[in-house]
Amino acid sequence: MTRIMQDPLISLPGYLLRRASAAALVELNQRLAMFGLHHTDVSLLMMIEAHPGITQSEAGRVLGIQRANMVAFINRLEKPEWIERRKVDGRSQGLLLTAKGARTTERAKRIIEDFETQLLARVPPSLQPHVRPILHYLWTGTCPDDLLADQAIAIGETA
Amino acid sequence: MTRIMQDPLISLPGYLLRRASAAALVELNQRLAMFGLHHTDVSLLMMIEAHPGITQSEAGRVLGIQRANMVAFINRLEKPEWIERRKVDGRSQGLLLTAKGARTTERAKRIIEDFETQLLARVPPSLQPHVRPILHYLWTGTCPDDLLADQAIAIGETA
DNA sequence: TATTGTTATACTCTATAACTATA
DNA sequence: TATAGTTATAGAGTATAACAATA
Repeated sequence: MTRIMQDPLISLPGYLLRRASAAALVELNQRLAMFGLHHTDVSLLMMIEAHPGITQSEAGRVLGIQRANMVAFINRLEKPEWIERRKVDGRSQGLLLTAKGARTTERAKRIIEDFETQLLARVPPSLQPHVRPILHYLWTGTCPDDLLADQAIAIGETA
Repeated sequence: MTRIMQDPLISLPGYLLRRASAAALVELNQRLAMFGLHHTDVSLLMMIEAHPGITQSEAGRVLGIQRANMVAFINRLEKPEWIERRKVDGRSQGLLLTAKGARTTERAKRIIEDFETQLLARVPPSLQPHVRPILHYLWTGTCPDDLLADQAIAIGETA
């Protein structure tokens, strides 16, 4: 006989944010595991794909990962030959996807896309346009124009 | 001269969820640090306060923490004498707040309350009623009645 | 047989300090 | 003087497997 306990934290936005994030990460990592990838690997691969030649420090700044902690990530992606380093100047080195890395990235992006679609589908349709804006506001206190619900609707209407 | 890179992941709800959660946790933990507390400690203290006599396993199930990992948390809260264990039967032990623990919990709850208020205030007022429902939907795919925006508005109107 | 508490273990993520080589 | 990459280290959080005692 298992007692069912009410969660006294259920009304706290920060708690909901943490539980939702943790649950999403577990599920995403399960899907990525078959490719030997973690969600952080994919974020780095996608960053390099979008900005070929980006340096470790630059990528770390955008992704919120400290310089010192980038080393392990980079090494993890270099070992299976998904990325390569190319000297930019004496101290910086640009990051590039290899052909193999580009293929892995495309596969990973399909997983991500499926996952994100299903994640958004957990929310009732009437609330879906507000998901991205609300999450960005919670993150930074602001929301870029192209994430605003009005914009999303406008884009949908003109398409 | 620092190049400003665009974040190619910015439109992914799962990524926004993770960044928002991480940012919120950093800030909350900074505020709690002066009491020697982590956010996880507070969630456990609040759980025990709401359910005196709850067992480790029960608390872990509600909070999403595995049995094995509860041991370290419980020990961390028992050392400063914030909680005590009381045998329930041969194998289970109920958790209770000490008087000192109850005072710490009240202080922590005020920190949490301030934090949650300011977190919600990052979102424009028109979107605020949707924050809790959306986060709960993202977490579980459902939303309890008392978190629904209509309810929140109704409660606000009748108050 | 299933559950509780526990130990051991390992991996990810994060944070800080310090070093070197270079700009 | 500031920045890029690196090493070392530590602490949280999380995951699995196994064990003894008890239900």
